[in-house]
Amino acid sequence: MAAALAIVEVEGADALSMRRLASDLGVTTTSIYWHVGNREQLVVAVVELHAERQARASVTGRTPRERVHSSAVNIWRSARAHRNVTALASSIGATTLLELPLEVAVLAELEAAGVRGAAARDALQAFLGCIAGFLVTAWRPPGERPDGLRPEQVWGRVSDPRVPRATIRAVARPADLDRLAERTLRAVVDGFVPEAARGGTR
Amino acid sequence: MAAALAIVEVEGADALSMRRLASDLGVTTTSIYWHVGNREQLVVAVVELHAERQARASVTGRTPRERVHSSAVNIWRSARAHRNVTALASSIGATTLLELPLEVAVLAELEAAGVRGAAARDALQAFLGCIAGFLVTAWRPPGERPDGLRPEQVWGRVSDPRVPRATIRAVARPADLDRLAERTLRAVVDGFVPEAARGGTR
DNA sequence: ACCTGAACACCGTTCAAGT
DNA sequence: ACCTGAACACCGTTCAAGT
Repeated sequence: MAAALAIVEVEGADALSMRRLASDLGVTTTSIYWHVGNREQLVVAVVELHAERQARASVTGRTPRERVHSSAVNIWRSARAHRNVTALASSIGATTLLELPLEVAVLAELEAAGVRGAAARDALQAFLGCIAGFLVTAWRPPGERPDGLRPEQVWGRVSDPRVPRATIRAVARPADLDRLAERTLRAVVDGFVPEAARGGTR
Repeated sequence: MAAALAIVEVEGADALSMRRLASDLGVTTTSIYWHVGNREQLVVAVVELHAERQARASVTGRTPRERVHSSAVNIWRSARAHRNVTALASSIGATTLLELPLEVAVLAELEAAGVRGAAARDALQAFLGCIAGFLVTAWRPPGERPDGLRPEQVWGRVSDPRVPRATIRAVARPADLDRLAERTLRAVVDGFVPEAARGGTR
């Protein structure tokens, strides 16, 4: 698992193949199968190993809303810091597994903010959806985009009488994804967590 | 391109291989290369064909905010309705290309709401991030999740003194993603589009 | 201009056989 | 219990050769 995780962290999720891992371990491909079953189970085990290794992040903020936001931003930062592992997890639909302790922390802050049950589930899913989305857009560094798909090329062909050219030009330039992700999470938190009744400190 | 799009729509993004497409066309794999260059360029062309075929969706709502929300929901619904093509586009980072006309419609409504330039760019990116994220979670139907990754299994192992068990149980159950996506978009729109100064009708 | 056949360097997976 | 070798059925891509 450690060898597999190392491959992913250094060379990306696609670099993790059964043959590659076997050769790193000085062993035959078929030996891997005896130990882990198949590639999907290997990935699950790698993601679980990574989750164990993650330090718990601390939550800041005075109001319940601020603390919910802070705990959600922790997930974003952790996922972004280990984007290769996040990409691996998302390729088999295991993002939930990757950030489980941080997700529990969000649920704890939601509880403190008076959001529980299905409402807490919805809020958490909304946070996770936004985070996953920003990673999908942030994953692909500008340089490695395929030909003809760089934003300035795509948007350079667009013109619409309802949209000023200054806006089109702005869309073609890259946004500050970190700031934008945290601001978006702020908006979603505000939409799903009621304002503190008495602005209680904690 | 039509043959390739048909494969994707019926059998999913992974089913589109150069060899499979060639055999569908009764031709050799290498012929494809003469026409499209490589797989990435093939995918770009397929996505562009799909975008051309999409009907323009209409925007509803009385206030500028409502119209922005409506135009963003159009993107969500279109992406979700053609999830196989969306998965294909996102696999090469071409989601922008897929929904370009609908994105321009969002920019037009943002302009009408007084949001332009970099602020419009940020708002559009926030919408697209949320939509992409919900698709990443919605793509994988419950049945095709790998063993040990079904929500009730993952969350069944979780227990935390700060989180009531009713909340854990709720998280293990699937959410109504359609409703949740539209509600999340509502929250993001509210965060990025100022309330109408005089509640003007349009 | 358009298509083919053969080849290269990869994949995940299975299965009988070894120790 | 653990590992190997050979094989099957796939990939994307290149390149010389055909018409």
